Order: sequence, then C-alpha cells, then structure tokens
Amino acid sequence: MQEKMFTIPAPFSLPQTLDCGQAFRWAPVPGQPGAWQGVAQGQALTLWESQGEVSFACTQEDFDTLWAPYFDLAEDYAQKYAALSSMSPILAQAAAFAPGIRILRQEPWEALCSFIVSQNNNIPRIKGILARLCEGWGQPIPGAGQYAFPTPQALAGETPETLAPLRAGYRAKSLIDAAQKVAAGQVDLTAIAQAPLEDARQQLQKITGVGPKVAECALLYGFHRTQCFPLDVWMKRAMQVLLPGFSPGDFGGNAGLAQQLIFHYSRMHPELFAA
DNA sequence: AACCAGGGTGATG
DNA sequence: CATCACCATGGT
Repeated sequence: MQEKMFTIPAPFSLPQTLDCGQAFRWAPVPGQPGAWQGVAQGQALTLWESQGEVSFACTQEDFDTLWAPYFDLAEDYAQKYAALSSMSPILAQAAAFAPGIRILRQEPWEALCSFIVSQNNNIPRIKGILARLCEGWGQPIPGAGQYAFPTPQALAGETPETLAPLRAGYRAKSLIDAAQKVAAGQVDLTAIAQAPLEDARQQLQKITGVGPKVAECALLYGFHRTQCFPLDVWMKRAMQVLLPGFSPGDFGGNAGLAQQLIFHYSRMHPELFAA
C-alpha cells in the first residue's frame, strides 16, 4: 500500500461528507485529528485532511479507479453550491454551514441495506448494526482488520433467528427479503441503475421494508440519482419551517445535494424546530 | 423511565 | 386517500 497525497478541489470536507448521515461505515481515527477510516467497494481506506488538502493512503490506481469516483471528484461542487445558494437565503445559510459536503457514490446493494436498517432508527445504532453485519457476514479484507459489506448471496440463506446477533429488530426480515430478491434476480440492481427513475423506485419497493423514503435514499446514495430528495421526519419538518413553497423538483439535478445540506443543517440546529 | 429514532405495513375511517 | 397502531431495539 503506497501512500499518496492528492490535492482535492474545494469545497471538500471529510467530516462533513463522511458524517452527515449519507454513509455509516466511516469513523475518525482515534488520536489522529483530521484522519478518517472506513471501508467501501471491498477496500479499506485511511485518509486525512490538513491545511486544505486531503491525503489518501492508497495507490495511484486505486485512487483513480475507486476513490476518485467514490468521492465524486469529477463533479464541480462549487457550481452546485452556488446554484443552490442563489435560490434562497436559508439554502445559502445551510450551504455556508457545511460547504464541504459531497454526495458519495456508494454501492447500490450497500446503500439499499443501509437505509433498510435506517428505518425508524437512530444513526448511532444504525452504525452499530451495520458494523456487526459486516463483521459477521462480510469477507475479511486482508491486512486491514476490517470487513467488506456482505454480498446478497451471503445473506440470502439467513433467517431472523440466525440474524438475531445483529440486534436489528424487525428490520432483519427486510434485509433477508432484499438479499433473496437480489440474489435471485427478482430485483435487478444493474437494471435499476439504467431504468427510468419512476421504474427504479417501483422496482426497489418490491422489497419488504422498502417504501418511498428508503427507495429514495438508495437511489440517491447508491445509484447517484441526484434528482432524488428523500423526505424523512426531519426533512418534512425542515421544508415546512425553512423552505415553505419549495418542492423537490425545484432543485433539479441538485436536489440530492440540497436535501443533504438541509438535513445536516436541521440536525445541527434543532432549536429551529422547538415546539 | 419515558420518549424517540433518516419508516413501512396492514387495517380501518 | 388519510390516519393509526404496531413493529424490535437501544440511544439520549
């Protein structure tokens, strides 16, 4: 593993991007301020930022083929932020509060499972369940002491009883249903990636425990459908209070980023919604 | 100890 | 179509 240094175009912030609620398998490295570690695409990665630069502990090839796409580095986020900020003062405020969020290109299957687990759940516990899922059912990553996200095939034969150690509650049966339907090709993630958005939503919602919100999250974070705009309890409240009169369609291809900015801003300012 | 959590489902008005 | 109890677990 060769350590390389790459300069990432602003705006880009690791804590904002990795801990804003879009991904659940990244954590700060204890005792190393600015450093984060996690697993995606079957690979473990440590990266850190200092003095406006982000460094990746990986080879040039892995950076080019895996991590640059994952962090959506080809996209011009300065332009997206500017476009959203011009739409409303509140949106400009949310953008200024977290100017370094990027929408990660996560794997479809992992994103689907992650947001199945997220239903009626809180983020600390979501992270714990997913960590146990990977440790118990994922492939170990050589030399990293970490585990890849388990494949659909690895979960398709499980039962709620055998998944009990996850402590996922009633969501376990949804994970199993997703694994079985994906493994059998009844839900075709490759086809969904190419399908018209409305068809893609419908396909995903064939899975037990996948409704409009979970499907929207999977499509935004796992399929990079950037016009998706997941509406959870926080977002519904935030739209009412902060952006009355706006609808998701108003944001076009920047809807996903807009949603993440508003979500994060609202979570960090709960006093805005006091009774 | 209660209340709540990045909801979905199935059963009723 | 709108509402509502219920779901399993544990964080705060």
